[in-house]
Amino acid sequence: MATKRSIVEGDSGSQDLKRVKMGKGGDAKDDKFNPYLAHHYEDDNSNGNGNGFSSPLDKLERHKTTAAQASKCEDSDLNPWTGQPHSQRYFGILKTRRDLPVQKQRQEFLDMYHSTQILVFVGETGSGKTTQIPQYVLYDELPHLNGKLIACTQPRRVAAMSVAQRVADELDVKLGEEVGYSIRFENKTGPKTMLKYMTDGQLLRESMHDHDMSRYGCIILDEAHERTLATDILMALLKQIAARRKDLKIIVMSATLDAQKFQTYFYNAPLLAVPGRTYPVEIFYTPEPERDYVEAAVRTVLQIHATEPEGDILLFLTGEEEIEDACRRISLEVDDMIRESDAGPMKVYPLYGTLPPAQQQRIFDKAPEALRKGGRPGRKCIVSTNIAETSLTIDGIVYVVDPGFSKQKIYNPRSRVESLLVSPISKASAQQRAGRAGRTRPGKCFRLYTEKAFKKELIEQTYPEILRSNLANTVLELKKLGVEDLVHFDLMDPPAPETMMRALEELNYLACLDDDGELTKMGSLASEFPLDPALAVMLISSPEFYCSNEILSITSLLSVPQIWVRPNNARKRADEMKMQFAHSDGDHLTLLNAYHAFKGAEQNGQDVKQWCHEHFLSFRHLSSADNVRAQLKRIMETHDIELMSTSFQDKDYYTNIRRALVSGFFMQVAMRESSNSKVYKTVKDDQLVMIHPSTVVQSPYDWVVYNEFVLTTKQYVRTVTNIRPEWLLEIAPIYYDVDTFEKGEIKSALTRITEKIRRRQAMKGGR
DNA sequence: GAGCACTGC
Repeated sequence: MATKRSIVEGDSGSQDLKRVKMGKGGDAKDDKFNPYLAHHYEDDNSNGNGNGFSSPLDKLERHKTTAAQASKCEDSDLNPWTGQPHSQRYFGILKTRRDLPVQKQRQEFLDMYHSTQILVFVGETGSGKTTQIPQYVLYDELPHLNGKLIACTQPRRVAAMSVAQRVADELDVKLGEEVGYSIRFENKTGPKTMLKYMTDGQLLRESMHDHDMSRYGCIILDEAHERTLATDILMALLKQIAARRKDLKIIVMSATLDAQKFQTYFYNAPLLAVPGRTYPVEIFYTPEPERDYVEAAVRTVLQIHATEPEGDILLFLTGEEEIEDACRRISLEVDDMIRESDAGPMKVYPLYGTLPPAQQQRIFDKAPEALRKGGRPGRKCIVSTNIAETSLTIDGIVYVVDPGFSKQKIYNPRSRVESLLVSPISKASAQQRAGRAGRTRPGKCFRLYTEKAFKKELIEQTYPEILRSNLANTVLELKKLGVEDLVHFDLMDPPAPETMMRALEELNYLACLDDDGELTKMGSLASEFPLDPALAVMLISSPEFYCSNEILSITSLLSVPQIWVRPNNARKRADEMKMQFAHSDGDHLTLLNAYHAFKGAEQNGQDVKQWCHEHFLSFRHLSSADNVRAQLKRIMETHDIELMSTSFQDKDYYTNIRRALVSGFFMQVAMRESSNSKVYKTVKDDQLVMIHPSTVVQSPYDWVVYNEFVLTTKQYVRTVTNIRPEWLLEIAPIYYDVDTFEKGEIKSALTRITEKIRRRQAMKGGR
């Protein structure tokens, strides 16, 4: 009986059929073989297992499988999912899979999975959880029976892509068929896909149009301990959805540390822990606090090189400049050591996010050989930002040097400023860093702070992103996701009420939320764009200013890292090149000029890479702006937002663009304190700022709109464009209601302009 | 006259 039922159901997959089978509410438990529909089943071959072959899967019953049954399926000559013979390679991989720590607990996992809707799974690095758990689920969910996918989310794109490839290999299927991935700009899934790796942000986007996540039978949130904004929102959403959809299973996977917190949050969900596979790491602390951590770090690296046995070194610092400086100092000192005391050679590599990929790749080069036969062995030393803490794994690291700092995003809701600040890391980070020394053999970690500081001063966990961000975007997303009551939305760490209020206020000014906090048409449209609300509103409003094509380009350019390249040894030439694109009224217009030149070079059939190099522009970032532009353009077309330009000959070509900038960024405006002063004051927030020296604006007006606020040695506004204050009153009259301003220069200036406009209108009327 | 932690849609 079981066999017969499964074979036929295995042929399911057509939309028609699904509708009939699901019945009311789409509950999979209603799924029964219906003999009257048998003719449907036979014809349909679109689903993965619809090949009509006899598969060992046919003996399995959903949510009642055992580890032994699954193993038997995996051991069979034919691939149970495709009916094709297993490759030789498959059996090789299978053997290594069976050695993973998680394999021993497969039955325990299944027992727990069967007993609960939500499960917390704790697996340390090297446990195999990311690749194996989704496959265990696959053999129990049997997605070919109900047509529902298994999703596994990752915080990063590369992880989603590479793990999907690995699992496709493990299952002996082609990537994009039974196993696929979905990330921004790339959806590698197909009609046969049963297991889908994706970024957490991608699942969140999808759920905006499918509030019940009805395509999925099981959702696995991996790396939940990283607490990305998207993961935090997904967790809260899934808690709600779980109550509505009893057929949906949820697995939250995390590294050890915060497991209990997850368990409590999910109504004391059962917890399964699997040990990892790492080597012990010996921890050393400094006896006294270090005054200059860069200096101490360089010294420690050199000491390791002089006294410790073979093995590579990983040093954590906070940013590009610090890293490049440390690399230089270490290299110089090592040269001395080689000359003076016959030390081994050492290659020093910097590593940070904005480094071009080719240079990032160099960290995987082999350590240098000894200088002569029998000489002291060589090693490599990688000086990295936090990127090596989570995103990149380098094998062969035996020594970690951890000064205990990283740059972290901080948000101050009062001044509405997001900034980067060098701050002490958390205990969890320190542990993660130390762990990097024990991936291939026992290692050592040198912490450049005292043991007392570690125990008493470091916080347990880095604050989750949701507590460190401007939430305007998040609040808009939540509204779109159908979350009515934000105050009672059950987030694991609710943000400060003030941050929420600020976000609501900002969205209200942008006309995305009405005065009752309800999503407006503008808000609904804005949430369709993967952009910050101000950018989305600017883009949506741009047809009113007859320049949506140009604003689309500017928006894309503002959504990627800086396109200007400025190498240390060619700053002057780079600046001169930039001036070729300069538009005296603003950096936004300069960006546009550079982009147009880039597209022009492309159209002329020039070698664009070379062209970018000659013009000190980043080919990588311009290309990615192009990608973003294509995506945004598609969304605009879907929603009938007209694409148009003012004629370039028209004297208003640039004025229209500048006015359109105001439609989104009227809250990011600064007024010059007094004529000829270099100091500006931001509107309503009253922050004193200077225009960032990278600007091309030569004769700044009294009023500028700015793209970002940067806090370094001074407070700067970066990427600025000259505007006329009359535009503010005209385009954003509610925000620029003079009565709402505190007494001061800005209020007086706005009052004068209001009166001027009134007089002018009166004269017109009087004529 | 300065700098860019890292992700993600």
